[in-house]
Amino acid sequence: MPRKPEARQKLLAAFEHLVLTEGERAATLDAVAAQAGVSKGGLLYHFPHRQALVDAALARCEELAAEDLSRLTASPRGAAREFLATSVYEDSPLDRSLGVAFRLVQAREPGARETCARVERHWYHAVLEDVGDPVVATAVQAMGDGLYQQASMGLLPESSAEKRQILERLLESLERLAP
Amino acid sequence: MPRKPEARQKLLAAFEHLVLTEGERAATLDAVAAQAGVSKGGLLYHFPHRQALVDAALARCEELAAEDLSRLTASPRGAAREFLATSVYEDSPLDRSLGVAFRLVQAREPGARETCARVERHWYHAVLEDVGDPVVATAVQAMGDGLYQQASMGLLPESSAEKRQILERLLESLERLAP
DNA sequence: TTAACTGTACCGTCTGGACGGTAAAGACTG
DNA sequence: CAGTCTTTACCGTCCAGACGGTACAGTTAA
Repeated sequence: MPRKPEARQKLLAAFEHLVLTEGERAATLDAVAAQAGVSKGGLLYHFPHRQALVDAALARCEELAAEDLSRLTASPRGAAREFLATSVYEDSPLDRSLGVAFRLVQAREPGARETCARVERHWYHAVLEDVGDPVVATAVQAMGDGLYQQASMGLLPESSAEKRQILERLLESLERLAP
Repeated sequence: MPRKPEARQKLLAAFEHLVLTEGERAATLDAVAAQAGVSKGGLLYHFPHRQALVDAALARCEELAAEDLSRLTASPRGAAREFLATSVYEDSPLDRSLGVAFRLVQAREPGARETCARVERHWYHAVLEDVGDPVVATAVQAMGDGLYQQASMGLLPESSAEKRQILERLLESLERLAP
């Protein structure tokens, strides 16, 4: 029996890690291979070219987002509140994957924009179905995106106490908008 | 009298244009020089290395943001409403410069994060002074950032009618939050 | 045996940057 | 005011290194 291709997942994780912490430019083939503890030849065995890494990262993002969507719609406190509450960057697999996707959009990687657009649309519809009001849904989506924007720029405070305060303020806003 | 360095401004504009439309990776020295209609040597006369281009773009961003801040605080309808209303990407010099700064943050350019953090802080304080409530101020800032996030990912609709609708929804939310 | 690698040696292209040259506008000097 | 010097504002070329990608021979574990 062949060994399990565990290197493939390590490579993808290494790619995500490098994109998130060092920027897309730093995620070169050599860097990804080194980060994963895999030879360059091994990398190119699993991902015959760089685009394959990008595609895999985007596919994983859509996969995780789809899982998250069913979690949102099933939440007892409603999709809107659940969406906001989990929009604060917490380094979950989805957070990481989404952060990677956002950066790939900025790097003008083919397909990245479409992936993010689909994910956004699904979330918007889930929130809208929850609150019923397009005004509130638009506000919730903008706030969620704003949190990601701040997180992806490293503008959010480090301490979870301060992050919690920001989150509570946004949830309080939602409470006033959709009591 | 020395000739006016009009090439310098053309080069900075070319750099911004390339970062915004093609991504930071595409804004190479050759590309910037070609876009500005200047030789590579000419570029390196004004900006001795690539970092100088980045620094100049960030300095311009802080400059424009400072101008905008006084505009916000002087607005008759209040800083919060004025902030939201001008957060929809309209390709103003500030919008462009800020978009460039955001992308430079994602590209992990030194100093970019600090520039954006300063600008955000100033805006937050201006909005807070207007509305008086940290809950509302945090919500307004998140919504503004969300708009920029969406714009920088090309997720906002093309037509100004649809953009206006989004903006009106956010302004309506603000009306409900701070009547 | 075979899939899953490692390791090395390349290749063509692109990139940031170094460098030497040049044209013209002032400034200085006689 | 003519001749020379200096500074400014560029141009064009060259280069070392990095990058994506290829090729292929060897190694390891199920």
